[in-house]
Amino acid sequence: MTLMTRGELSNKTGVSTATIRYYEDQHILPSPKRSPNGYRMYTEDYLIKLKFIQDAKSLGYSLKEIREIMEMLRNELDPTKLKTIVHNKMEEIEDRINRLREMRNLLANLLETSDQEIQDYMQSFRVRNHDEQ
Amino acid sequence: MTLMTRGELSNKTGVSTATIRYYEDQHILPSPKRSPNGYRMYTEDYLIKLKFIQDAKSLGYSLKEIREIMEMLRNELDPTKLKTIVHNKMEEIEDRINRLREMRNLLANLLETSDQEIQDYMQSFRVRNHDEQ
DNA sequence: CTTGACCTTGAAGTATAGTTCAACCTTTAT
DNA sequence: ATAAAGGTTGAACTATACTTCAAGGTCAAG
Repeated sequence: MTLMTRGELSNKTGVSTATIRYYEDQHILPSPKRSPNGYRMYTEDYLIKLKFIQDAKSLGYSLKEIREIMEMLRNELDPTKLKTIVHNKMEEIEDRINRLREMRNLLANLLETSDQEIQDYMQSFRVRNHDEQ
Repeated sequence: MTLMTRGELSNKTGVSTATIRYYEDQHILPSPKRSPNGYRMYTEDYLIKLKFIQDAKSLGYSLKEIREIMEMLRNELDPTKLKTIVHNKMEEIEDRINRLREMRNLLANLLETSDQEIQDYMQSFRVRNHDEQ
């Protein structure tokens, strides 16, 4: 089992050492074992955990939500319960995908639209205050 | 043209009146015209604008990014330039969709997996600190 | 055996995205 | 005409997610 210091984990994930400590303080990451000198020694699955956190964050999940997901994966020992949780999470993700698809289609339509129609669409985003009352 | 007060706009969008003012202060929403008594009077396209902000936020965009997108839609009068901007935005969205799909597939695999394999997968999220050193 | 690059901690500071407050004005209903 | 509901402002307050600081311990190279 290869072990890493905080700096090594930081280099491999692009997450700052300070943020890694912060995640530990906030119980988003579990506390790793310490070497005799007191240094945190991270196992390789911290790479997976951190990638998961990064992904979920960029997709709009808060640290609180992420902590809850990870806690469930960590604590839920009943595979049936886990499957329900995972199923719900999937539906949530499907939902997000669909909303993104809507946004993409809205933009796609914009690209296929005549310049005049684009002007019209943009009109709804433009301010028209010739003289402020 | 139907006009609304801030409270009416708030009721129709679910965005608090305070937040609507905050968005105006931050130049995310343009300042609406005022009625003679000084009340903000919103046109119906503020509903579109606020829905757009809500969607983009829930998909992980910051207010800064949202302000930039809306500014482009507001200011970019050249349809060719707009098309380039919109095209780039679309690629960004495709990317997000793909990452969400990955997450969904990861979860889908989990559901099709034997209970023993689930236990194994979960193992990488579980802490194993029998005795802390 | 010291220099530099790392590690440790508690605590303070920052940016973002609002929410809440106080003090006051306007409109609608009784 | 007065009360309730909703509008206005500047300013202070809050939560989230980090980042930075100070003061010190550890380790590997020259």
